[in-house]
Parts: sequence; structure tokens; C-alpha cells
Amino acid sequence: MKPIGNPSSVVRKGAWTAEEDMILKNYVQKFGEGKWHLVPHKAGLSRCRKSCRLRWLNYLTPDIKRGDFEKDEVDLMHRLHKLLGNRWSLIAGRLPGRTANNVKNYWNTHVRSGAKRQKEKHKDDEPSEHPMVRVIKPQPYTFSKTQNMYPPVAPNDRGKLITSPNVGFNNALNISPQFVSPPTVLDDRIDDVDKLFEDYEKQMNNDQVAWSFGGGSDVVEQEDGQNILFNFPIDEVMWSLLD
DNA sequence: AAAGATCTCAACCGCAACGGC
DNA sequence: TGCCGTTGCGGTTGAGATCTT
Repeated sequence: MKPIGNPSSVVRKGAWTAEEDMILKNYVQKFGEGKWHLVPHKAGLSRCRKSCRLRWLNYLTPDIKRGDFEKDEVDLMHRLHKLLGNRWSLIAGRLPGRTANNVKNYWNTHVRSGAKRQKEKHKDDEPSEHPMVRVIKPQPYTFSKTQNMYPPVAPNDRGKLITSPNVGFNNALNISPQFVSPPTVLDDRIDDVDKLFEDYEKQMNNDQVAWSFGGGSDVVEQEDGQNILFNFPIDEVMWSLLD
């Protein structure tokens, strides 16, 4: 065990001790969050600023929720993951008391490994139920709502949407270009996501149509303008996000 | 009871984004 | 406008816990 309390000595790694936790907690309660580069020195911890920040965010922050995820939390996680992909911090932001690390770990162990097991189980007998597995990630892309430009959009081999002169629009994911929004647009509007879900859920419930999630895939699929994920035209959602 | 396999999750690492100068 | 320091994020690792044989 390396000594605690001398920031000029070798930076400690590994599990945090109760003493270190107490020092960091006292420091943050006294001086507040932020300026993490100053924390090790000012608090007298032999830890790097990253380690301090992570420890605070993932463990010491008050109101952190521990234990198993509840069913509705998992449901919401699935919905948000379908919409946002592996943007754990955004997903965690919609799950009170959960951290990005929390969510990521849960996903990687329970959800992803579960899907993997299922895939292995079926890999020899029949083709996957969801042959097209792609997370649609927002990419930097300048566009104008009024501008009638349709650079063909298609997923590259890493599952990211790219434009290509050789790919006709019908050969892409059949997603209108306005759906391929720059991250800033999506991020700016992320606060609207909850409202959207609520509004559409209300609407769908009125029409006796339910959300369709599950299957353990990361698919946002579209067929004839409809998508398996949302049971409503995805363009409509994205336009309301962009409006 | 013991050894090996598997699972879980805290912590680390690398990188991109951001902001100040 | 480019550089540099800082921050925040997602992917990965590895130690400890738990399960299986």
C-alpha cells in the first residue's frame, strides 16, 4: 500500500480506500465539483485528477442508486439505446441516480452478453431474426431543412452513416437525410426526447398501438417508411426534434 | 472442499471536444 | 488560427465474487 496524502509521490492506482473516499468527499463538499486538475493537490490525494473525478461521479456522488436495475429502468434504457446508441452519459442522464459507467456495465453484461448468448444459440440453425444490425449514430453533417439536397447516405463498415456518390438513396437505410442530424442538433434537442416519448406513447395508446422494443438487437429498421422500432414514421419524429 | 470457469463492476486508458490564450 | 491544458466520454481491463463441476 502506497502512502496517502503526498501528492508529489507516485500516483496511486487501483481500488480506493475508505480514507481516500473520505478525503475526496470532504474536499468536494467543501469546494464543490470542478477544477479536477487541482483536486489531487488541494485535497492531498495521491491520485490523478481523472481517478478523482471518476470516483466522485461513479461512487461518492450523493443520491447514486445502487443495486439491480428495475424493469422500467431497463425498458427506458433499451429505448434510449435504440435512439442514441452507446451514448452512455446521455442515457444515464435520463435514468435518475444511475451513472454512465453503471449503465454501460449493465448493458455490456446483461443486455449485450444476453444477445450474444442468444446469437450463439441460433447461429447454426437459422439466420438471425435481425440480419441488419446498425446503430444509427448522428454524424457531423451540414444541411438545411429547406435545402433540397440529398447526398446519398449509407452505413460504412463501422456502422456509421456516410455519404457516397455511388449509393443511391434507396440503397441506403431508407432514412431521409434530415434524419442524419449533426450531433449538436440531437444533443441540443435531447431534452425533448422524453416529451417525444410521452407524446407518442399517448398517441400510440390512443390508437391501441404499443411500443415495440426488445429482441436484444441494436436495430433501427425501416420498411416502407415505417420502422420496426417505433411503429410510426421516423421522419416525423426527427422533424419534430429539428423544428 | 477445491479448482477452474464465468460473471460483475470499479477503475484505467486513450482520444476527441472544448475553451482560453 | 493554432497551440496547449483540461474535461468528459466510451472502450477495455482485471481483481474479486460467484457459480459449476
